[in-house]
Amino acid sequence: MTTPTRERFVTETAQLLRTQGYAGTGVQQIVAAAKAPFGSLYHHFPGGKVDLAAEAIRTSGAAYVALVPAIFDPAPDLPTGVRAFFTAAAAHLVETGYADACPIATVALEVASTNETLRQATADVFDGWLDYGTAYFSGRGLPARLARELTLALVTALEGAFVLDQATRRTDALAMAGELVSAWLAARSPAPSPPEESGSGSRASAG
Amino acid sequence: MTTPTRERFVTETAQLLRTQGYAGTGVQQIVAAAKAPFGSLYHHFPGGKVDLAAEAIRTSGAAYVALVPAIFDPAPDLPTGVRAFFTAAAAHLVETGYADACPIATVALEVASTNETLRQATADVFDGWLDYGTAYFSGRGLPARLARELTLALVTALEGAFVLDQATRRTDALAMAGELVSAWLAARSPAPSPPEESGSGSRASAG
DNA sequence: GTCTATATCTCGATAGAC
DNA sequence: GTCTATCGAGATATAGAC
Repeated sequence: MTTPTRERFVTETAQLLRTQGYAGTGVQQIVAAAKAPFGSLYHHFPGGKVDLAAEAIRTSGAAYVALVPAIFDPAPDLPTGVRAFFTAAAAHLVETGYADACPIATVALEVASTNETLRQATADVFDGWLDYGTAYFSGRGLPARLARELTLALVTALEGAFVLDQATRRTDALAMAGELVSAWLAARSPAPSPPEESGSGSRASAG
Repeated sequence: MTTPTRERFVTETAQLLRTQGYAGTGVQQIVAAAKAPFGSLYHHFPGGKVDLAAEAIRTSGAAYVALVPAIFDPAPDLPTGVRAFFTAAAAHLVETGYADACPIATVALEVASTNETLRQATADVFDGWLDYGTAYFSGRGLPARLARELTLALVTALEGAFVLDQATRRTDALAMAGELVSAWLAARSPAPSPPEESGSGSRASAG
């Protein structure tokens, strides 16, 4: 089953933007990576590079939220999930040679003051993450406001740690990020006292 | 008193890199901003764009640490300083139309996997910040290890918040960053109990 | 050291045959 | 819809007069 040309454009562009940024990625490089003829790009994306990049940003950003249930579903409680979140991020970063971090952060900083169309695309992705996380943690029993704040805390700490750890090629900042969110969460929702009744532990509960 | 040509190159390049990134900044644009003749760039920087960018990164990065004493010196205690740190960052971000955030983060993400020379320059800057902060907070009475961790916490939270807030053009993430570091600090060094003796409050002390 | 002119290459985008 | 050839503009870098 061959992947449609248009879809290959989006996927390959997302991958290139992640590590090279927008200005650093050429359309010829995109065409080569997608194994498509040059003119085909402008057939599928009449707006050219900007249109393609905007769709790549939204697509890869939307896919990234799958990490949240992948990490938090199996966690026995929320604090454990938070720890696992940053531990998994660190492991993935090391495994990929510090290349595969946030799919849109590089472009987000680059276009924030230079391209309003793409800036809006990255803002939409971040807002989508906040909405998703709010719904997800609400479904796990957190009050909506706390659910949203927790999501913001996770993303803020993760993005900051990625900046430092990608530059220094260590994982110190991701470890610190875990500490930060854990401490904040503990302050917001007191640590679970040893269960005095109701034996069945709630899975990834409010902690 | 006219600024030397070489110095203008570095300053103007730093400013352009901050918002446009490395690939997005052209040497012709640099030359125009520095009001210098084109060939002059290659006289002062035989290595061309990369050499100039590396020096701009190190210079602007080194200057940025001045913010730490500017914020923490006047603060009556450490938790207040932490709050002021992120409040000031938010105010500055809004004042500059969300353009003037971290001087090197945009380039750092962009070059992390694409240019080893510049990646090293950004890593050196971040490590310089950690060293400076460690010395500064140690001088304020914190144990060296805690001083270094606090600096890492500040930088991690700040960088992450910048990514989100520059994209969304809000200041939610910087507010959350303040919460994160404050909660972490409170957990590490217990909140100061009301002074029972020794009336003179210690300035930006560990408490 | 300063400055101009230019070489060489790659960029994003388009035209138009098939 | 697919694919090739090419456009004009801009990129980085260099040569060499002054």
